[in-house]
Amino acid sequence: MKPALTPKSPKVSFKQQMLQAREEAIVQTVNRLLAEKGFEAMTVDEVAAGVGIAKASLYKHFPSKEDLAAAAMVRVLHRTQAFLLTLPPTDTPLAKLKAMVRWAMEVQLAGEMPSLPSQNSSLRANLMGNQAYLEALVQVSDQLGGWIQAAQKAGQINPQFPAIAVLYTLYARACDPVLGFLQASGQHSDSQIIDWVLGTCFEGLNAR
Amino acid sequence: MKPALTPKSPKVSFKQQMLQAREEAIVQTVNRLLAEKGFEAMTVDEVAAGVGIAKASLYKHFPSKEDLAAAAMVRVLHRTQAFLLTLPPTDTPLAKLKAMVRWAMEVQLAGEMPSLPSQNSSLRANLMGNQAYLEALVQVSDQLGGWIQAAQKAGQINPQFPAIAVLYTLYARACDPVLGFLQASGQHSDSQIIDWVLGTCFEGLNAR
DNA sequence: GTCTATATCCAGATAGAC
DNA sequence: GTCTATCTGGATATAGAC
Repeated sequence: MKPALTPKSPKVSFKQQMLQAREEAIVQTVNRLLAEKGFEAMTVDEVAAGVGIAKASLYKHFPSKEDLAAAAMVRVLHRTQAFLLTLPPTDTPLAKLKAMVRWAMEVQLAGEMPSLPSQNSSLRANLMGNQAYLEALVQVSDQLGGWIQAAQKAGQINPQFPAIAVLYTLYARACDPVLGFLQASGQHSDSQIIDWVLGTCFEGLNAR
Repeated sequence: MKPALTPKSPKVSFKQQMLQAREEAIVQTVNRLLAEKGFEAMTVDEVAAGVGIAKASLYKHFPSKEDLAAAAMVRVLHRTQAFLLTLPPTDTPLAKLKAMVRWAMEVQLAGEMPSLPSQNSSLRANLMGNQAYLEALVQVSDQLGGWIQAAQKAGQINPQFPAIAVLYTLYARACDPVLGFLQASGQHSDSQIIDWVLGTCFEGLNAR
């Protein structure tokens, strides 16, 4: 009981750093498990084991399994935003969109892309009430939506498609199961697979 | 105890018909639930309630939840085979492939297309050991694979893509979540949605 | 905040009468 | 084969000591 002898601010800051690092470790594990097996198949026990802490400790950081998953979804959206900021402003809108999809595919093949929550899951209901998630999603969507419209005006992307359809398509290709199936066949390199799926996405299956 | 007075064969046949009809009703319910919520979120209680029988009765017909789902997957593959047989032999390979994808998208928007089992699910392991499923899958894949190669030779489908990548892409588009998202936005007709997604699949996002 | 141990619930599967 | 009632395992979540 001698708080005066131990300066508070640095110690608190250190504790906070530890806390943040611990939470980052948790969210990273959740992210990997979501990518591997999806929300329903992931168990909180696995998360605890992966992080190396007790399950009860997890619940001190996140109040529910859904919140764990939401944190991972927010993280990947923030990673996406960070990546978008690295794109040279001199790139065309189409080039930026392609770069984003390519990056997302690399993330997926690295086993770090949580799959899209299906429309009727308990996770989705929770996400729709999560402010941090919605905010990040809107920010990324606005950024991409602007590029899509610009690309359509510039005659780079087919203007007959509504922008929202293009946006959904890009999101869906970022989680495309085709990548995993081709990777599982074990006969092709990751970069080869990405080139093909990126090709089918922007060029289509038809011959030129 | 007077079997001689009640001719057996017609009665057995009638019972068998009832049995088959009951099982068809079960599989149909399973199919709808798989389309709505996926394998993990679907419960056997829901299936029983949907069919209107007791859960224990379900297990007299199918030994496990995985087998229920497998029966639904086999059913959709058989429906696919039946549809492929209706395609005019005079159609080009590309036309047949497009017709198949369009049909699958219609099935999905009607809420009757079970989603692809994710790669690490318990369902997938079970399916890989299910002869009826594998046989139907191989038959459909062979049929489509032949058309894909023919279309590539005819210069209709881009020959730089391996046929297996094209096949996976067609399967994935048949279950594409983009359809559901666009339908959920409620602003477009089903046929409009199908035209767009079919367009992105074969023509790509790029402007011509 | 971290742990062990436990509560609680729910879903898959089964027992046993009819 | 169909039912009611039950078993069982496993998963989310919590209690309570430290």
